[in-house]
Amino acid sequence: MDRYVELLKKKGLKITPQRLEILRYLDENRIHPNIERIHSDLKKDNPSLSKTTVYNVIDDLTKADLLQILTINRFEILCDFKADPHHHFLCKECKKVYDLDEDFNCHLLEKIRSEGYQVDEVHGYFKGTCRSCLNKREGGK
Amino acid sequence: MDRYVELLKKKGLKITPQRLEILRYLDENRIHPNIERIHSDLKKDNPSLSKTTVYNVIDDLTKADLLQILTINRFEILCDFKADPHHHFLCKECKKVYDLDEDFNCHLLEKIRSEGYQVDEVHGYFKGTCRSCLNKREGGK
DNA sequence: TTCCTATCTTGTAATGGTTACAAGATTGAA
DNA sequence: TTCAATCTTGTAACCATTACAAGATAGGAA
Repeated sequence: MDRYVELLKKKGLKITPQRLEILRYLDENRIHPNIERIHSDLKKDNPSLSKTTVYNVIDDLTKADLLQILTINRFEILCDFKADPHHHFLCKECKKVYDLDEDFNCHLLEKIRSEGYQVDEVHGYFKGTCRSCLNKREGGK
Repeated sequence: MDRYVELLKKKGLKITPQRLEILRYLDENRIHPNIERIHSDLKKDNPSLSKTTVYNVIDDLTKADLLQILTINRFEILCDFKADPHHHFLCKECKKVYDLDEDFNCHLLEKIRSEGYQVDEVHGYFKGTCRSCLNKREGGK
């Protein structure tokens, strides 16, 4: 059975072409697209796709824990396929968001758990300048 | 000289009563208030304070690095006086945002620096349920 | 102190991303 | 195959944030 059909079934969501397309798109394109980008990219193959549907599907899939919405900046909704735990780096020059595949295994997390907080999610957002933009600066000298 | 006057001067910003009030309010009330809350609280002593001014001042002070805007959720602008590096815990039940005063000193940060990223900001957002809400659940049994 | 310009504050109006809603289409269980 | 629940779509409404212009203020210069 299709991987995405299976994911939706496991969560008790109805299988619709729109949900499958969006899920597949986000799995295959780990570029943290915003709503506009998802809509315009998928409209190419499905011209009747409505932006409201993109909002609805993103909402459903996020509630089902198949996606997460990044809040690394406050200007747009960035969508991220929910794979293994990972963190993010935002380059303030090119605005690209990079995945940091390694988890951080830090003392602070243990500490707050030991203090009695129940921690369900950990989001690490690192911001600065990426290698590619730093190189361009060097080159531009 | 007043501590807040000094902070503004150091950043080359003009000293205005509105800026001083907002800065003082955020320093003395580390509750991560949103714009509405700041406006309504400060309006009590200064009824002519405009919401536009709150937006403008928050913007100026953030650019001057005296404040930071939290992006722990995407529903509102939460303002935070910029003190020592610290991270945040959002309780998904009571919606309160707690400061985690300890910094995390993690391997991942060293790793991405060693890979050539220039890291200027590190934001750790932990989400779950706080002790107080967990206690209420127990009590409610 | 006084003057003057740059900047700040304020209220109103415009913007635009997101959500609400209703009608028609689709899904999937019976 | 049927049918109710639910999903998709387009339009309209919403409302937080931003743009703008007029009047007020801050603070350096004379």
